[in-house]
Amino acid sequence: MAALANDTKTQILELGIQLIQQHGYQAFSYADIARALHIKNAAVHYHFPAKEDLYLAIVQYYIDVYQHMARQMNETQLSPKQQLDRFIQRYADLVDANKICIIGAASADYNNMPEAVKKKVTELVDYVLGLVEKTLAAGKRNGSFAFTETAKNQTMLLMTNLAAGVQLARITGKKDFENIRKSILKTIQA
Amino acid sequence: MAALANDTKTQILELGIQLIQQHGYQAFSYADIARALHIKNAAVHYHFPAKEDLYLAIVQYYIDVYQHMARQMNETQLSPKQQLDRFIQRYADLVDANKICIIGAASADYNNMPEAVKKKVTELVDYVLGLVEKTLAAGKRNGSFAFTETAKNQTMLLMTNLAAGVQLARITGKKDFENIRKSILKTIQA
DNA sequence: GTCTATAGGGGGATAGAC
DNA sequence: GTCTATCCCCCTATAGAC
Repeated sequence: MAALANDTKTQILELGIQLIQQHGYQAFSYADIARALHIKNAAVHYHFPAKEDLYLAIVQYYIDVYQHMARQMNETQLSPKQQLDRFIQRYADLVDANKICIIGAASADYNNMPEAVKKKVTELVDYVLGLVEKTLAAGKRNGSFAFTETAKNQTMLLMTNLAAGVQLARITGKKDFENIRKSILKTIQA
Repeated sequence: MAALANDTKTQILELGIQLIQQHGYQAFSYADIARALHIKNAAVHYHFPAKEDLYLAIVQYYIDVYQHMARQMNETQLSPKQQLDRFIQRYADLVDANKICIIGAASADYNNMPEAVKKKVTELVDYVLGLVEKTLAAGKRNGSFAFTETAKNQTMLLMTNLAAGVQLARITGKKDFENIRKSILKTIQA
């Protein structure tokens, strides 16, 4: 799980995530990873024999991250509003790091993926959408959110605002993401 | 402009667009284009010496397309509602063709672009956002649209719904885009 | 688990004939 | 404007020593 171990395998994984979100899967090579970690090409292949193995591990890593987040949110008894704020903050952080979200990056590359990775990506997307949907539904029940769409549709509206908002901000500037962020909150404000 | 000439250069351009939207800029090669058009690698380089020249031409092509569309909409006196419907239909067509929009594709690859292409992409985005903003503002004035955000913010909400909606649909299926489409229309319905 | 070394392929790009 | 031929580089991936 997220940044617990400091072994080479984990470092490769986390660097791979970063490179995918900043440059895309096709645009980075094992040599880039080797250089950054001061190891050799062959060492990277030892941990992830093929690049697809790395991609698969990255998507799985994200599923783990979100499962961990879901557990943590339950344990700490965050309100739906707090949960959503925390979720949205993750996207603001992407903008600051000049990254796009993993789902957007995966979508751009989706047609080049082997079936196993496609399947794992779908698993990730379903999981994340499910999480947000539950949060929105809970917020509507307790009166902190208001919307007329189904929770599922409202989730897709919100998620697409966030995902493409991050992409837009990369081109037109951070300010646009902040405006989108504020507008999103208004669309579900009770 | 769009699909008027049938010369090789135009064919390369249009095939390049298709490949970028389906597979991404990094994932296709001049060999792919040469094979499809039954010409040789070198002939592609004759028309577009470097791959960046092709990318630049593709983004310019899209600017031309939207300028042409804007002119046509003015001449044919389409209502704001009709203009928006036509615009949204373009995104539905992308989903059917298993493509993502050029802006989303460009964003994913943005950090790998030379400055000249980045600048041209920004030009495209500004132009398209401006177009939609005018349409939304006109629709609000004539009472066919209703929204409380500024026209610019509402434009960003709508555009991000469309752009990431297309990306999401690639992963989770066409039905999700159709649901997003319906929900979008409700958000601006007068 | 990491190294050196290298195989094998594909990519972008150019020279020069036609 | 298209061709053949080719260069050079970088990529993914593997074999085998340490």
